[in-house]
Amino acid sequence: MSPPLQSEPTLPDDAGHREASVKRASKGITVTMRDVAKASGFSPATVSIVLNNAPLAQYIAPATKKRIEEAARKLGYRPNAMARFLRSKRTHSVGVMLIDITDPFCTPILRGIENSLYQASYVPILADAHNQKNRFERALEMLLERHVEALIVVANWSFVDIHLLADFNKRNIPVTTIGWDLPGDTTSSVMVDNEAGGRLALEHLYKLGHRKIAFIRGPKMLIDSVPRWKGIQKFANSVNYEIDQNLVMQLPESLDPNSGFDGGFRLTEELLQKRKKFTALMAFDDLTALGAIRALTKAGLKVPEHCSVAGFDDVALSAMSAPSLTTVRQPLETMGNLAVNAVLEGINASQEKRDWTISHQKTSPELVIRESTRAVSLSSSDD
Amino acid sequence: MSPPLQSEPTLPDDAGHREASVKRASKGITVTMRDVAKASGFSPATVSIVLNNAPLAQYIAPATKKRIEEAARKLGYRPNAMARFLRSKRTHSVGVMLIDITDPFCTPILRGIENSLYQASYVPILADAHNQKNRFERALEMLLERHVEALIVVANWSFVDIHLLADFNKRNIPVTTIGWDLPGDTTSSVMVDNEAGGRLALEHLYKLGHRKIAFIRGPKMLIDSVPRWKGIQKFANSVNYEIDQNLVMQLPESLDPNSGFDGGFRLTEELLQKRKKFTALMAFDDLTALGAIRALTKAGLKVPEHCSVAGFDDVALSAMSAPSLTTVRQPLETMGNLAVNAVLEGINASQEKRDWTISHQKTSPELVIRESTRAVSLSSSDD
DNA sequence: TTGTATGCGTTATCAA
DNA sequence: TTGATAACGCATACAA
Repeated sequence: MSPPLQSEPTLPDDAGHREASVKRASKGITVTMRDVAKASGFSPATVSIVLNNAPLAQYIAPATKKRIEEAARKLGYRPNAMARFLRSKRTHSVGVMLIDITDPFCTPILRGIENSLYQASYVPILADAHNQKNRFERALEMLLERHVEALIVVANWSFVDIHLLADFNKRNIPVTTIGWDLPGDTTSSVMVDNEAGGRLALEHLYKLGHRKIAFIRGPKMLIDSVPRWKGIQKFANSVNYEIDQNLVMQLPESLDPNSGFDGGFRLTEELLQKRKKFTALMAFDDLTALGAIRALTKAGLKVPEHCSVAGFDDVALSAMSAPSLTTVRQPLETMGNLAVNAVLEGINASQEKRDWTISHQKTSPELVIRESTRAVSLSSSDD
Repeated sequence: MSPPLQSEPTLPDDAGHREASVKRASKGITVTMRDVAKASGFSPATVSIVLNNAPLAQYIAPATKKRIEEAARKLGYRPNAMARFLRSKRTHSVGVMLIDITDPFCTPILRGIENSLYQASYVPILADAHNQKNRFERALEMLLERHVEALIVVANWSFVDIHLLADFNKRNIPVTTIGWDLPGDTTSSVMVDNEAGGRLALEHLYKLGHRKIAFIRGPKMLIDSVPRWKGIQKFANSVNYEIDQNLVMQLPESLDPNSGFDGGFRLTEELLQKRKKFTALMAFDDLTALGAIRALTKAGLKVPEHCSVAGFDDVALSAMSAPSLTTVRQPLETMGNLAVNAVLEGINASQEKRDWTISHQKTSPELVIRESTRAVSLSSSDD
C-alpha cells in the first residue's frame, strides 16, 4: 500500500489530472478446485460435491466436509462461474434490455429487477438500446452469446416485433416485457392497468367539481396512450360527463422520453392562446404535466388556484416540483419484481423440462394527491 | 419485497392477469463450432482461426474462409462466450457497482458507461449496493466469480475501504471509481472538479450583485461537500466577500440520496424563521435547491424575484422545475465514458503484461443559467 | 495451408 | 464414502 503521494509539482493544488504508475501484482493467483483438493487431501470430485452441497453430500463424512471447507476458505477458493457453466449450462445471469435508460421510468424498475435478481443469486447483464433497432439487435446477440437464462425488456413503446425474439423462444429462454407487450402469447408481460389509471385521474378531477377539463393525450406510438384514454372515456360516460373535444390535444410522436415536457408546454400555450376556458388539465404523464404547469405559470395562471393539473407515473421529481404534482403512481419497483418472478418461473420450469405458463400481469395504479389539484369551488373557474 | 402475484379470478376481460401455457420448443439446438466444421468440411481449428480472424487467418485460402463463414451463417452459429473464456481468460464483461441506484446522479453516468462499454464490445454486469456494506461485499463476490475484467464503482460517498478491493488488486483487475476516490494510488477515479464548481456558482451570484448569500453545505460524509465549500471560500476571499456565518447551514448526514430535498426545505424554513436577510441561496445540490425553493415559495417569497437560488449537479428535473434551476452541471455521461476508458486501458495493459498508470481525472463543471437566479437590483433585496 | 491433440475448471457418471 | 474419468466448447501449439 503506497503512501498517499502528493506528487503535484507545480499545479495549483488539486486541480487537473493526477497520475501514478501501478506495478502489476505477482500474477493473479487463481485458486481452483484442484488446489482445494490437493490442500485437503481429497479428490476434486469430492470437493465439488461438498462445496456445492450436492445430493451426494449426505454421504460424505462430516470430518471430510470440514476439512474441505476449511481448505477452501483458507485458500480463498472461489468457484469459476464460466467453467461451471460449461458443465451445468447455467449462467445465473439474466439480460436486462432497456429501450432507453434516459427515461426516468426505468430507474425504479431497474432497482426492482436488480433486487429480485440479487435475492435469487442471479446477475443482471445490462443493455441500453438507445431507441435504436440495430442496437437492440446487436445487444440481443451479445446476450445470446453469453447465454443469459432469461430476458427482461423494459420499454413504453413497442418497436420490437416478435421474430426478433425468435431465437429466445427457440432456445426456451423466457422473456418478459415491462411496460408493453407483444401480440400473441409468446412472452410474459407486466404493465400497469392504464385504463384504471386514466379512470382514477379523471375521477379525482371530477369529484373536485371540475367540468371543464383539458386533456393532453399521449402519442399514438406509446402503448399506454390508448388504454389511458379509454379509462378516461369510460369514466366520463359513467357519469354522463361530456368531454369537450376542443379541449383535447395530443402529444406529437417522439422517441425522446423527456420530450413530454416540451410537448406539454407547447400544447398548453396553444390552448391558452385559443382562449378556451378550462379549470383543470389532465396530462398524459408527469413530464407533460410539468410542461403544462410551466406554460400556465408563464401565462400568469397559478396552479392549482386557477387550474388543477394531474399527471401520470409519479416519477421522482413529481414530489419535488412546485407545486408538487397530483398523479397516478405506477408501482414501478414492484413491476420489476414481478417481471423477475415471471422469468424465474420460466427458468425453473425449463430446467425441470416442464412446460410453463406465460402471464400478462397488470398492476394497480394508485392515485397520489398532492398540491397541483384542488376543488373547483376555490378556482377562478368561470371567468 | 415481491408481493405474491394474485391471479384475480373473475375479473372482466383485460383487467388483472391473463395466462397461457407454453409448450417448450424442441430443445434449444445449440450449434457449436464442431457443427460448423462438419458442415463446411474443415476442422474445428480452422474454423476457429477463420471465425476469430486470428493471426493465422492470413494463411487460410480465401475460398476456405468463404465456405466456413457461409456455413457458420447458415447454421446460425454463435460463439459460446463461456467456453471461450475458459481458454482465453477473457470474459469481456465489466462489473458496474452502484452504491445506490436511486440517486438521480447515477442514471446519466450509467448511460455513459453502458455506451462506451458497448462500443468496445464489453458488457456491463450491474450491481446495486443499496447503501449497504454487506450487499456491496456480496456483490463484489459475485462479480469476482464471474471474472469481470474490470470494476467501476459509482458513489458520492465512500463507505468502502481499500482492502475490500484487495482481491481486485491482487488479480490485476483494474478498478475505477466515479464520484469519489480511495486514499492511496491503488485505483483510478473520475470526479467533477467540485472546487471549480463551487467557485462557479458563487461567482455567478456575486456578479449578479448578491451580497447577502445563504449557503446550505453538504453533509460531511459526502465527499463533494468539502471541496465545493473550499471553492466557495476561495472565491469569496478573492473578492473580499465575507461569508456571513449566520447564513451558513449544513445538511444532516443521511444515506438517502433524495433526502436533500427535505433537508433543504427544513433548513430554509428555519432560516426564514430567524428572520435573517438574504437575497440569494446557494444549495449543496439540486434537490436541496428544490427543497429550498419550496420553503421560500411556501413563505410567500418568489424565486427569483425575492431570492435567487442556485443548485449543483443539473439532474434531469432541474430544467423542468418551476422556476427552472440555475445550477452547476456535472458532465455525468462523460464521466461514465472516462471511467470506461480508464478501465479499458488497464485491461489492455494487463493483457499485454505491462504496468499501467492509474489516473485521477477531474472533469470541468459548467454553469447553467436558468430562471432561478437574477440580478439583485431587481430583487427586493434590502428590505 | 490445414488438421490433431490438449487443456481451461467444473460436474456427473460410474466404479471402487 | 470417496476417487477416476470423461465431457462441456473453444483456442492454441505443434505436426503434417
